[in-house]
Amino acid sequence: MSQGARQSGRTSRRVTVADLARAAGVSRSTVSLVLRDSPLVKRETRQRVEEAIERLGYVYNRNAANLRRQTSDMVAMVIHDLTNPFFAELAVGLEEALEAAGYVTLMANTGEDPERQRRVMETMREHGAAGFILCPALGSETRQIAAMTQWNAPVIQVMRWLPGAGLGSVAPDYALGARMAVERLLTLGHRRIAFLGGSMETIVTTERVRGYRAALDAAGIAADPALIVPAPANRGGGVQAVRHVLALDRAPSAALCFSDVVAFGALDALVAAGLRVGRDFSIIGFDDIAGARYTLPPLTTVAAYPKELGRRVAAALLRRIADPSEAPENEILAPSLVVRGTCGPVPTDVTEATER
Amino acid sequence: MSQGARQSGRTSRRVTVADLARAAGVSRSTVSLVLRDSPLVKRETRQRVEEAIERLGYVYNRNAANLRRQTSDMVAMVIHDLTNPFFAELAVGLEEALEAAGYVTLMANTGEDPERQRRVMETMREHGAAGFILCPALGSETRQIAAMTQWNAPVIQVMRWLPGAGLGSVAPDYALGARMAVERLLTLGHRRIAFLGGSMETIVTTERVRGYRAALDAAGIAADPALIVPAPANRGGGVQAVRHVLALDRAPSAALCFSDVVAFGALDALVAAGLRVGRDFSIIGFDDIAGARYTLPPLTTVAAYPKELGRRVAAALLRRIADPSEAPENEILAPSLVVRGTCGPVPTDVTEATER
DNA sequence: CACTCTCTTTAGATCGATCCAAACTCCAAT
DNA sequence: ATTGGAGTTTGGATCGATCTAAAGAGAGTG
Repeated sequence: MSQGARQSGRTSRRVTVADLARAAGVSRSTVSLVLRDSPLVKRETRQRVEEAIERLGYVYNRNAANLRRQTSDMVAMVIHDLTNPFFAELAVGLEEALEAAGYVTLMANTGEDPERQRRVMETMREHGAAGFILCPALGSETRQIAAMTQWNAPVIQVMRWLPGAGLGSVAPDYALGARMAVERLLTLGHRRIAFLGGSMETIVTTERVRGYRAALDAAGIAADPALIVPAPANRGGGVQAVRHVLALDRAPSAALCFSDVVAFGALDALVAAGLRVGRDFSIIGFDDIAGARYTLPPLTTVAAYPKELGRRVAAALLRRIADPSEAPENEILAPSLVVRGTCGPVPTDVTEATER
Repeated sequence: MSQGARQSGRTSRRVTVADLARAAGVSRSTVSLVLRDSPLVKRETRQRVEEAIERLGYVYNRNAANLRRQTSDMVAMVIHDLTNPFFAELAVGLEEALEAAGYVTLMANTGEDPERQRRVMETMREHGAAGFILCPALGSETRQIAAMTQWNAPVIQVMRWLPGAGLGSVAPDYALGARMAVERLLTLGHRRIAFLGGSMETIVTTERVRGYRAALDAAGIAADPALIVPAPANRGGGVQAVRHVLALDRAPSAALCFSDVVAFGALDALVAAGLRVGRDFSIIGFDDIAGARYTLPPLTTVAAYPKELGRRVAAALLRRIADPSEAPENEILAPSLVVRGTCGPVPTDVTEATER
């Protein structure tokens, strides 16, 4: 019966609804109604409570509220590389939209490590995330990702997706973008067009190559496998890929690069080889990141609008959270070609014999 | 038509410790002990419980646990611009270190909006964040930020800080970095050296200018106010600032730029003006972001090691969380000068009359 | 046999909010 | 005086875990 050492008040115990109730001379229920802006409470009662909130320095406890209400206002965002400027912009658009909708974002960068990805997603699940946005790490196992359909929260993949995981996704139309780019080069008279960079292991690359092939097919040109040059998706990869194709017997006169960053490297290598970009050799990038307009000459590229993409994923996820019965969708965004200065007509002295 | 996300099982009520207890034939307390790996439980009891966890597909509820234990395993990270590659790397280092320590990261991008910053920090506080890492938006009010010392969670500022907020901070030694850069230029014989870009409203700029001045002072050179040229901290700002100084009566022969991004713009403008960077004009950047090694010529710059910085902030915050009585510290990291190709000796035809 | 001691398990209160059903206060209508 | 109803307020149970103090089970001891 005799209580032990009772914490004497100095230890700054948290102020709770009970304290507010006492201070305002009402019940805990009434305080709770005030906190949630219920129209039920009389104006003067509300004022008394609000005055108490102010005076005692009350801080609302969202976790306690979420526990009781069986809801959650947290969304998980798991991305494989935030230092990639494209994903950084995507993340910003995403977070902005989520914040506007009243959600707070749990963030993790996996650095392409599937094990770390598994671990952080599990943790976020234990935190009760209402939904997940995932840009899967390379090497993610479909089986393990597909298991997430059994989680009681929606998961949407962005940019990359695992075919057959049944999770839903939002991504730019990579194939269309690549096709538009190649068609542009064809219009300028190019016939030997390379595809530089990326890894055939990722869906992003295979889709872009698919569009590249489709454009050539439509023009009645047989794609030359020697002109499809996988390379790391970074600046060094671009350098490497350009050196490779310039050394070929029948070098191309133009190239679509896997990404803007690869294109940057490609420009470096072309300049180093003494070629004038846009005259001797044409280049198109992919993404339209912020730096693309500053190259010399400014980079022609396929814009994928990362920020808008982020907003779209957020919207799609919020829809699924609001109505869990809604089936997962694969949303595809139309890209557009941004023409700047890295493309020009085929140089006459390098013109290839065309097919007809 | 799609059969929709069929609720796995029936009304899929959450599986709780009570369910596990029932299934394993033990009490809730015992289950709880198992969940926390207590050495008190007998091996076979633990196995029965673990089997039940597996069988029922139990998911631990961290919020409920944190509520009862009066603890938190979430850390808030509030950054003004994640699309800045420097901050993206910082964020990645930060999140990595926090994850390794068992924390999950709440992330928000404020886009330099103090009101949004106030709002998200308040929300994260309501979520019970154990600590805050803040890179304050321009225009943050010192009074409002200083109020956070009263929050019961530590707040550490990173990169930028509000003097007098009493919160503690981690940042590179901007003044030292600037001083090292200017000393390098002095060694090469430059006497008229400009400082390009940045805003005098931010501590980051004023600190860098302070270092710039200190180096000139030490060399017995009076800083010429006309050579300190504030400009937006982006590529356009660099272009603008270079145009400005080239038009001066007595143009400088070298410049320290506020950041690498500003330096990129400066290079653009110098090339456009027909000057050979590293011969006719020397440039030093600040940050050493990934793109710095790829300019033509590669950019000499002051490295600030964002990822390491992120790890340091995380460590400092974790210390303060572990021991809240520890006083806020201002941690300063030594930068280093990365010499690449944008600096050379003063061109003889532009040499200024020196002071003695 | 009563006891102590270690090992293991447990009932019930608790964290901070919300939900529910019931109750209270006025005042107008019967 | 009674009833009805709108407008307000409230006590107690509840969300899912953990903590506390205490109890049960065995083994060993004098």
